[in-house]
Amino acid sequence: MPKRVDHAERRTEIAEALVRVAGRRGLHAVGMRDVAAEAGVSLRLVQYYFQTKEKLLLFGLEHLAERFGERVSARVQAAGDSPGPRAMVEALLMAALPTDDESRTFHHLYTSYAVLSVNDRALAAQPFIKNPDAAEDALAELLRQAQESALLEPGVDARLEAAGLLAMSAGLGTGILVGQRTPESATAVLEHHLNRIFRTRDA
Amino acid sequence: MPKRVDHAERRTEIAEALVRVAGRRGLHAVGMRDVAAEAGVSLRLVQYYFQTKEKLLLFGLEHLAERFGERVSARVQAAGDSPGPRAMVEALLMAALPTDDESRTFHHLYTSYAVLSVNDRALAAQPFIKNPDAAEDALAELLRQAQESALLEPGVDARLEAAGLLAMSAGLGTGILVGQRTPESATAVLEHHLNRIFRTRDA
DNA sequence: AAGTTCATGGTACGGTCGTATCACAAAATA
DNA sequence: TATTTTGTGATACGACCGTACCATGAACTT
Repeated sequence: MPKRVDHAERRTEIAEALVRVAGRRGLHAVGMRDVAAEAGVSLRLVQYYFQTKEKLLLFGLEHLAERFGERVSARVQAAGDSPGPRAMVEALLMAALPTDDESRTFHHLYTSYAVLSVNDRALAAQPFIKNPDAAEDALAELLRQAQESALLEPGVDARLEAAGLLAMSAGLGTGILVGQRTPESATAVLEHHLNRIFRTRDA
Repeated sequence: MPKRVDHAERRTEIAEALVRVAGRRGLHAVGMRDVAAEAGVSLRLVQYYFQTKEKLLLFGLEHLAERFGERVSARVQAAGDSPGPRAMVEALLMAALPTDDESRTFHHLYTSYAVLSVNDRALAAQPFIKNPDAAEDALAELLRQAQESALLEPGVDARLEAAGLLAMSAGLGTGILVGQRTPESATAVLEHHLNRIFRTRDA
């Protein structure tokens, strides 16, 4: 049976099994045995490709963040041919809201990881600084471009605005996740704020 | 030894032990034995006052939310004699940011509970709808009053603005928690947004 | 062809966790 | 004073969980 196998691919499959089962039952309730069963392999195999649970979790987080980053930038680029910068800004912010199953799982797990990272240096190290800062840079750049095209209201600080919008989107996301808020109302809130940043009817 | 004892008080002491130890090591890592040790009682006693771990967690969340609600409204009222409504709005939003130890622990644990509530109906039921909605009502009311005094920029929707600000504050809070953002930068972001809501120089 | 490496299965071990059980003394009740 | 209730201790049980160990056959190397 043992023909040579692509380790990277295997690890990805297992990591995605982790994400699926954690999305269903919560990250805290996931054990190696669950991941193995979900991936359709034996417990031994999970141990073989990841030696320890911590390494599995770490890889799972990296994989999750990477996949979601791709998803977001795909949507932003898809909105590139629309009316203008505002469409891209909206695409970026809305893609991060937990509206469908994939983004919901992402939000759920990313928040789980964030909570764990408070007490776990290994988890804290990597993606919780790098990843959101990248998003913030991208959004700030979009806003700056809009500003140069005189599409924004005066007095807007692109960097501060980017940070605020991202934080708001994250906060609304958790609101949706815990059932406090509907996706529609979250969208309305974001929309209202964008209306106060972007010039509605121009000069 | 057994003189009659105030159950409510005992339960509160144990719940606060839970909050302390969970604040240090993370909610996921807390067991009944840890809570017992932190409270200085035997495991049996924790079982005696809360029959099950789920009930302990539930009570702990309620207690946490209640205590923090009191803290926030105390700060808001303390700001009541300052310049005007904006001071109260700022007090409300800033009190929710994890700047000191207490608010940091609150943010940490509240987010932990929020994540758990996604897969736990008992946890989801109570405070994740009621509590933030109350804050939103209070903030919306403050904004509406400011609006009637013509202190806000035109075109501001008090309700949407309240929801947005609260979400932003929550999002910034997590940013601080995971070390992505400093309290100062979070304050700056909030301040900038309030400057765009409140009229800076008046009529 | 022989030997080594790789992928995989099965299973056991030590620890911890939530919960249940047994025991007992101090207070309240009668 | 006799009895029931209440608060507390110690400890045991069964279930998991992460990890380690042993085995084994296919594939590659020489």
